[in-house]
Amino acid sequence: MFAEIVIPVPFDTFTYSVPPELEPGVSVGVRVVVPFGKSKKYVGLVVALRDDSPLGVTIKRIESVLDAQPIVTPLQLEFWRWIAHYYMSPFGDVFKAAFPAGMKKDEEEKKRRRKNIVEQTAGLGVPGVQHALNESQQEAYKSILESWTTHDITLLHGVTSSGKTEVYIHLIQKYLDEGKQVLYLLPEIALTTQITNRLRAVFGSQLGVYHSKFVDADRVAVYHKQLSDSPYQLILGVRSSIFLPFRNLGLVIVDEEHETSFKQQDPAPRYHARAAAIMLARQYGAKTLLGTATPSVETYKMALDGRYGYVRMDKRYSDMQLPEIEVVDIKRLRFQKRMKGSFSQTLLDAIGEALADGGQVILFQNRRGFSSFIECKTCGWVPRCSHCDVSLTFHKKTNALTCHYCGSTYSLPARCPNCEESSFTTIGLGTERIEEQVVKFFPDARVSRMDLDTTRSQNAYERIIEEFSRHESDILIGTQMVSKGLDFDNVRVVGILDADMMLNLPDFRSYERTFHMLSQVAGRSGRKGKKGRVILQTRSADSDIIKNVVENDYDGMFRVQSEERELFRYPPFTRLIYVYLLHRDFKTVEHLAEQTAKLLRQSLGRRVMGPDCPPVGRVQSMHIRKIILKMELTDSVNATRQLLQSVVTQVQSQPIANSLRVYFDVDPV
DNA sequence: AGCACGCCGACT
DNA sequence: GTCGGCGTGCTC
Repeated sequence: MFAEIVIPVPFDTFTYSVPPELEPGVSVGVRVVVPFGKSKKYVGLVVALRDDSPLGVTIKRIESVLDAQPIVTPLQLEFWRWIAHYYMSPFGDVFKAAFPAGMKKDEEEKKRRRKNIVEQTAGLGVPGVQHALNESQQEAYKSILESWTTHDITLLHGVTSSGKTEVYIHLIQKYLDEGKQVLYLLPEIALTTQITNRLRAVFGSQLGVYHSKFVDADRVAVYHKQLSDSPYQLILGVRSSIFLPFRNLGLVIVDEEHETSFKQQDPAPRYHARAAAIMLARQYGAKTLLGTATPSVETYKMALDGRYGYVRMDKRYSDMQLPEIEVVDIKRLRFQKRMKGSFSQTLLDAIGEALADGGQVILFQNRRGFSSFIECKTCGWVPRCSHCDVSLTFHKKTNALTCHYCGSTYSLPARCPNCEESSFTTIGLGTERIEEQVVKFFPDARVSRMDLDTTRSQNAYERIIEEFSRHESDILIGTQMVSKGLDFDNVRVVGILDADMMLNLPDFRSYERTFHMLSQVAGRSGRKGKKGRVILQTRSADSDIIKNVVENDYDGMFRVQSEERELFRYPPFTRLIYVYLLHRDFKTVEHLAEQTAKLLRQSLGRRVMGPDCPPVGRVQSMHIRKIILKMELTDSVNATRQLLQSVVTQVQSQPIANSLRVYFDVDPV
C-alpha cells in the first residue's frame, strides 16, 4: 500500500510506502512522520491511499503514525484542495497555512495529552444581554432571512452606527438554536476584545476565538475542540479560521468584507478569505452574510447584478450624528507658507479647543516611522536596502534605518558615502514625526501612538486602546489601525493629516481604498450625542474622491470607479492573475520573463501584459519580473490555469531556468 | 522553503 | 594546510 502525503514544503503531495505493520493505522486524514531529503523528517498528512507508486523515483517508507483517528475531515481536505487549485499554490503551502504550527510538530501530541485541553474562559451567556432589535434592525434581520430564500449570499450594507453587530447576534442565535455552527470572520486589526466580550456575554462558552495573536497552543486547542464531540458552535476568527474543521456549518459572516487584508499576500497560499469563505459555505449548504459600511466594488456589483442578496441599513442610532467633514486645502496653504509643519491652523485650533474642553483627538497618518526616507542635503543620496530595491525608512527613536520589505536594519551613516557631507534631510513623514510635532504644539497633552512599530508585542494594541478609552491619553496618533470599529465617545476631533498619500499609489484600487479608509476614520468622531469634527487635510480638495468622502456618497464613488474599471478592463469586469518570476540574476530573469510572456501570448494574445519590473524590483537579492493576465469573465479559468502551468513548466525545464522561482497571485488585491 | 554539497578567503 | 562563506540543486 502507498500513501499520498502532504508535508509543509512548497510542493504538492509525495508518495510514500506504508509498511505492513502500520497499515491498520494509516488512513486519509491522519498525520504521519516521514523522512524527507537527505536528513530531514516532517510531520505530514495522509491525503489519499493508492496501491501503485510513481515510476522512476525511490519511494521511502512512512516512519510512524501520530493519530489514532483522522484529524482532518474529508470536507476539509476537499476545501484545502480547492484553495490550492484556485489560487495556484502548492498543496504543501495550503497545509502549512491550515494547521497551527504545533500540529506540524512531533512533540505536540504528548504535551496535549499531559495538559488536557484548556477551555477558553467560560463566562456563561447571560439572558438579557442580547438586546432587542430596534425597528430598522428588525427590518434588516427579516430582509436578510428573506433574501436567503432566493440567494445563498447576501450583502448587508449598513452605515456606521446602524447596529450591524446586533443584527449578526440575532442571526447567530437563530442558527445556534437550529443546532448549526456559525463562523464569524473579521480582519485581524478589527478582532478586538470589545467584539469578543460582546459575543462572550451573549454566547458564553459556545464561543471560540481564533486569533493569530494568540499563542499557538491556544489555536491547537481550538482546533482539537472543533474536532471533538462538543465543538464551539460559534467561531470568531481571522482569515485562517476558515481552515478549521466544521461539522454542520450553517452560517458564515464576513464582517468588514471590503477589507483587503482578507487577502493573504505573502507567503503562499495567496487566498482571499472572503472568496474562500463563500466556497466553504457552499460546501456545507450554509448561508453567507457579507457586512460592511462601505462595500468593496466587487461585492456591490454582485449585489446590483442580483447575484447576491442586498439589504441596506441607512438609519443610525437616534442620538448618533454624522460628523461634519471640513476639507482643508493644504496645497494652497503650503504655497502661502501658512502650514505649521504638517498642521493647518484650522486643525491646530480644533485640537486646542477639543483639549481645552476635556475632549480627545485622533490623528491619522497612514505611514509609520519618522519619515519615509532621508536624503543627503548636498548630493541627494538616499540610503537604500542592499537586498531590496527600496529606500530605507528612518526611525528616530532607535536612530536606525529599516527596510520595510525584508526587515533589515542599518545604522544611520555619519557621513554621506557619496559626497562625505554629514547633513541629511527627512522627506515625507510618518506617525513618529507627527508625534514629535504634536508634543511640541501641545506640550501638556498626553500623546500615544499606534502603528505596526508600537503594537508588535502581544497586548500592546489592546493596551493603547484601553489607555485611550479610559482617557489616560488625550491624543492618539496612528495608522489605519485607528480606523477600526472602536467606539470612543469622547473623541471630538479626528484629523486626517494627508489624505492624498494613498490616492497616488499606482494601483487601480487606490481610489476605492482611500474612500474606505477615510470613511472609516471619519466615523470615529462624535459617536454618541455630541457632533464631532473631522478635519481632512488634502492637496486634492477638488477631486471626486474627496467630494465623495465629504458627502458620504458611496454610490457616487461606486459609479465613478465602476465606469473607470469597465473602460480600462479591470476587476470586477475582468479577472486578474499576476505571474511573478524571481531570479538572482537580473539578465536571466529578464530573458525568462520575456520568453514566458511570448509563450502565453501565443494563446492569450492581448490578455497578456508585460513583463514589467514591479514598483519594488528586487527583494532579498532576488530580481523580480511581473506578467499580468487580464482575463475576460467569459474565459475558462481552468483552461487559463492549465495553460499557465504548462508554459511555466516548459520555461523551467531549461537548464538556465533551474533556479528560477515562479509564483502566481490569483485575484490580487 | 530548508538543507547538503561544493568551491574560494583568513585562521590555528 | 583547514574552517566556513553562501551560491545552487534536490526533495517521494
